[in-house]
Amino acid sequence: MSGERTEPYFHGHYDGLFSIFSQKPDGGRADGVQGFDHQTASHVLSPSDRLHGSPMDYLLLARGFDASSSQPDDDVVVGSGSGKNAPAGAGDGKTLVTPNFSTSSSVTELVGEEDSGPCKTDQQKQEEEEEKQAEGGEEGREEFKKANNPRRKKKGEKREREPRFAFMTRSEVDHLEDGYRWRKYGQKAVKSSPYPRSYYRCTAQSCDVKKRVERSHQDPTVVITTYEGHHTHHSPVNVWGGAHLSSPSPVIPTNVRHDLLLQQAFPAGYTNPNVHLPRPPPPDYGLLQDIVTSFAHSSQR
DNA sequence: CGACTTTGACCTGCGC
DNA sequence: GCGCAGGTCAAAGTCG
Repeated sequence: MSGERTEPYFHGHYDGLFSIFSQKPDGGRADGVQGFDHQTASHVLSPSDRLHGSPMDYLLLARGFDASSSQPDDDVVVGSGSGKNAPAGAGDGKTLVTPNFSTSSSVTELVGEEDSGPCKTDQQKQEEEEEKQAEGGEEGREEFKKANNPRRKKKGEKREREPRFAFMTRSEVDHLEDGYRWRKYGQKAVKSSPYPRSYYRCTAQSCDVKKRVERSHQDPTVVITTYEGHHTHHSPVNVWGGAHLSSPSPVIPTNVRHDLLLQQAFPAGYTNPNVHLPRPPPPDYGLLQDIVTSFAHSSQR
């Protein structure tokens, strides 16, 4: 990306994700999120970030990209200026403020740019391994297992990275209800953070979406959620009760009233040709709050 | 009994 | 090469 843009923008369909998070007690240094994806993530937290009145200061999201989109991995940078190269901690006016919400759209797409699927040579290698395995015994099977494990690449191969979205929520619960069912498959202590990081996978068959959940150790009320991959199915649970289920979902639940949240994420009068909002509804904080609370409610099982 | 969580071990990538 | 940290596996445990 050109990297020069300093205002929030979208590229393509608004295949981004918004995070709306509130003030950090210490005044909000963006680099306070330890353990968050150091490789690529960036956050913007403004000292003025503040959210009042809501039981759970949620930030959320938006529509991701259509799973069938021909350009699923368009660069998306929201709010944090120059994306993964943006200096963390830049409370430099990119923060978006609304009357009721202070939103800092630090949604970050964390993309391994060069990964776009296995190359043919890899496939050939895999086939070879398969043949080997067919001939070999137990050992061969073990080898085969390793070689074919999509999560464990052979040496020298770059690990493939799905597009990733990270966002922060202010929540008491770690695992936010987002309409999908997740199975926890791991938990790790994070260096420099007293809070562990949890790893979840979508339980749907043939859906390999993962998410990581961790708390900011600087502000324990902030939960950092990182999604990786695209859902290949509809959300089994309609958290928001809306009629928004449409296409196979991106990472972010499609049933979220992203349009409203999007609205929240931009200051009044903000326009950007790259942003395609369905139809800008008038700010309706009451409605938003309804959404937020219902979301919060459903998160606390 | 199936679905899910917990947790120690293992693997991989990366910096020194 | 080594050590560290992140990420994943898989067996065992828990729960409804």
